[in-house]
Amino acid sequence: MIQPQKSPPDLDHFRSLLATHMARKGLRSTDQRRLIVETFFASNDHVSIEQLLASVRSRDPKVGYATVYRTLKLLTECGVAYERRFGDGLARYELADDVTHHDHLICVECASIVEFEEPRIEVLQEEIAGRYGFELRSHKHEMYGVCPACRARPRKRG
Amino acid sequence: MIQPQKSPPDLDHFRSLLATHMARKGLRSTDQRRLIVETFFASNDHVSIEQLLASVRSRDPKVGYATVYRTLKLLTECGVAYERRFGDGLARYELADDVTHHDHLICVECASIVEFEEPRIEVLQEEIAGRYGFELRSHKHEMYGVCPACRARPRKRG
DNA sequence: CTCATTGCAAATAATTTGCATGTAA
DNA sequence: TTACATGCAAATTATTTGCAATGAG
Repeated sequence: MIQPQKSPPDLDHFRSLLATHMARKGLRSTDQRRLIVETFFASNDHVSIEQLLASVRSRDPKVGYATVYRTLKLLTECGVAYERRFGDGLARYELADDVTHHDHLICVECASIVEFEEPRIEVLQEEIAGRYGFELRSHKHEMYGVCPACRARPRKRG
Repeated sequence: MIQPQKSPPDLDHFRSLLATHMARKGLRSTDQRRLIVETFFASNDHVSIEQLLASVRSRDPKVGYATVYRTLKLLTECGVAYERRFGDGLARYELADDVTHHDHLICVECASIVEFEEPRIEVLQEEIAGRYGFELRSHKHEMYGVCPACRARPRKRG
């Protein structure tokens, strides 16, 4: 399956967003924060706290859950990360990469996730927001269905 | 503000969906279930378990939390209700009214919710699903922004 | 009668918070 | 030095589950 070609995200842009936010709020740059942030940048989309903590601990085993939660909340507040919730009860995070914004197609059978981009939908979104007088900030667009692999498979054996 | 005119949902359709599902699974019709289901039908969109339980208890104070959870799960399984999660950490439910399907525009300042319908987006969704070989089942499309009222208001006093 | 359902309370699971200690600035 | 940050454990919140009692079919 062909994925839309994705240009690498401008991480320095996000680093500076974060730095500005931290400066404004008088927050400090610590080893743990830097490690968590860079690990997040190096992760694939849709990382959960648990996955991120595992990666982080492979470099520094002493980092605690709470610090990861607190750091991801920080990233979310300053617009570097988006928090997403698919059906499975836990938060997942991704880079708030508005430029190459994508949405998700999720298989209801095997939970696999495909990303897609559709500029024509983005245009309609702006139109709708305008219709209701909203100034659009972000969106989540998730489509649920059965992926090709699961459709090919005969049926859940029961 | 003008809302799109909405035709009343075909509740009997949903009642029969539920009845069929229950018959197939050998489930039983109890006072509590009937009360919860009808209360759900009479609720506005985006009811939380807590709101629903409050309404239910105004008619039968003995109904427990767990029963409402279990009944809403039942409604979700048989396609009568959709579970939705906005940013506030708790599940909300709405009628799975595919016919007049709508999506949501949510104010990031005051959390007010506007519903919208956009057939052109529905069409694009099918096109995208087809592109990736998915058989579409449902979708969630949420747009976040600042509503007219909050835009008009000068700014958060701080 | 039989087995699903209920209400309660206890169990989970994800996330948040209090606090003593550590540490950027 | 002075707060902010950390790690731990305890607290919170939403939801689920075990179980004895109840009730539908």
